[in-house]
Amino acid sequence: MVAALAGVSRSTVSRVVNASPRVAPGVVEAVNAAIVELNYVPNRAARTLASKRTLTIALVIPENTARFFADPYFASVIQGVAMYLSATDYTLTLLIASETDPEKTRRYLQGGNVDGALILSHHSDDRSYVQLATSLPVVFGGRPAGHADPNTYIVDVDNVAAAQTATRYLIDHGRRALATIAGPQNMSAGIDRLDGWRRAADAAGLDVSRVEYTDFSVSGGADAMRRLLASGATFDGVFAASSQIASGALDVLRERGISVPGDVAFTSIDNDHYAQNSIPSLTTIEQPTLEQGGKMAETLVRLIAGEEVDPLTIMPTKLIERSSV
Amino acid sequence: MVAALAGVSRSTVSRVVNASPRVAPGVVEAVNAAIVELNYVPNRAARTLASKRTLTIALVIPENTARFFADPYFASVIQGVAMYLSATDYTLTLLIASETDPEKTRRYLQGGNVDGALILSHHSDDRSYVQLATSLPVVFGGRPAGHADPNTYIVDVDNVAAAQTATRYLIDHGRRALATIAGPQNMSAGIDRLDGWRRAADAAGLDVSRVEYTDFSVSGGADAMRRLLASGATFDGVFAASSQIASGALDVLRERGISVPGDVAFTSIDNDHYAQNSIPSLTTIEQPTLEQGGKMAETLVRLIAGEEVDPLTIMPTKLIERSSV
DNA sequence: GTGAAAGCGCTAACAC
DNA sequence: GTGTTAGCGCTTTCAC
Repeated sequence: MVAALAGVSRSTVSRVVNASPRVAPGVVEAVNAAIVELNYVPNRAARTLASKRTLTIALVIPENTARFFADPYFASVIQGVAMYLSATDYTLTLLIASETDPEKTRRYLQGGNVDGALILSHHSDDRSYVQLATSLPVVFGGRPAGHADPNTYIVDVDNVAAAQTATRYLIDHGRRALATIAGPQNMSAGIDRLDGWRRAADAAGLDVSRVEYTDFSVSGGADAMRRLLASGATFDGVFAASSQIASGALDVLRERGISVPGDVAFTSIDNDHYAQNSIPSLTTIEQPTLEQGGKMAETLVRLIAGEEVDPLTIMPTKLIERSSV
Repeated sequence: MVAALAGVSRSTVSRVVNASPRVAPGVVEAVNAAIVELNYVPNRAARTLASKRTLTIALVIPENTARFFADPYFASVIQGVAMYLSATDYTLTLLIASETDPEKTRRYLQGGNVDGALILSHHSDDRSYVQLATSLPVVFGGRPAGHADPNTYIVDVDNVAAAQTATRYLIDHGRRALATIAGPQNMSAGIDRLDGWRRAADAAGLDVSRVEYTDFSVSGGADAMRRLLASGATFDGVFAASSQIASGALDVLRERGISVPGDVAFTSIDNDHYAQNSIPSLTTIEQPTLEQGGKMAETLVRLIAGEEVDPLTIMPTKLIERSSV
């Protein structure tokens, strides 16, 4: 094998492969040359068996698979994860929680099959995964609702601030009768964005009573807008908790002949294709989704490596101005 | 360990775990009892090392990750795959081709890290993966464009027939001036659906010149419809190669005040949320996406097991009648 | 800094 | 049918 060609022992080859610091530079070179020459690829299973490291990271996908995949946010985050990991030895394993009974997922995760897990669900009832963090390195994308346990690592954006910015933008452009279509109140993103809207409106001395709730979907946004109109409320500015919601709401407004931004201005969160392609295109808050995924992966890898890592990483957001205000 | 508790040798335990047929029934029971009692979970890496089976299946995701995830079709197929595999010992590994250079993906697949691969890309230029099939069990979701090599296993629907059915539905409902918005002509789904439209129209003695091409996306469908209208063509029935395309096209028609199905009737393929939520809702062809995923996984697993498998599995489709005709 | 030797936990001939 | 005996290909003390 490689050892013979490089004229060293198997141990030394192993050390080189694992980037051990105490190998003579010349030897490192010789071994690497031999590796290239022989097109040597270390056997994963053998490494895992001997070292107890699986070099595998699980990506846990929540129960509602359909909606999960429908949301461009997740797609992008996953892509970011995959991009980061592709530069490492780690492999991504998909764990679809819904399909395999919860117990099986849990046992798989605890059974030494993975070195760590990435959790992309946001539901407050997912306390189970928070608990998982005590026995396995875990990083959450988005703060699990409830509150942050000490042991919990999170990569998120400041949803309160993002919502405030988006709302203030409406106010700064002369809108005074504000409404919001809020997301689910069992996810931190839903809660925080509503909170941000309230704070911004409150700070400007505006009425904060026009609130409709829905899930993060286009059809949900449409339904919520119908309810809002049916309620008899009048408003000239709407902050939607996501661009999917806004997109559905805009459809309804167009149907009713209400002009945007003429009669009603809109801002939202998420700079996805809904924001870009809705009519009119949306002024919105961009989250660095790819980078969030990358950061999640990086955090987990460093956690696994035993490094000290910040329990909370807040990614920056950015206002994107388009035609809806 | 388990062997001791059950009063047998490690080999016998192994045989039971691997469901060997020649173990005495009583012994099987005793061993299983011990397994439950001890909460024993076999070590994956050790099994892999000793048996050369990785118990891992790769899901290869094509270059265009963003669009891939945006398409509910894929999401559903993946879910089907995951559901089937959850009942087996196999694990799903996500391989995002775009992020890791192609060579790396290929080497990973050939490097003995997986027992087989599922390929969900449809591009004709993906011949690379067709070649992969010579060295690894591979199952394609959707026929790779070009033609079927002998060595190639495919799970697909009959896109030609589906398009014919959808087109005939328009004809049967009195539409005579037919147009189509076709998908990319470098994917079999795009090619076959256009072909089906042509055949159905031809068979009815209708004009087949009104064709616009686009990708399988909402915005693409909108653009194509704009071009179709700009071309001055008049038509009273449109077959769209996907519901996403139809959805975009409908947006444009609504904008222009053209009524559906009054002025123009629509049919499409894919019974996803676009078909359900577009205005009006779409008469469309349903593909059994979950089942396709399951069938792909099943085919691959049986292939790996060395069983004889049909190289081509055609899944049934179903017409769903809604309000667009 | 490097080599020798001892497993990691399982499967797979091979005997019995 | 079941136990015995070797490894699978690496990592990792432990000496040197």
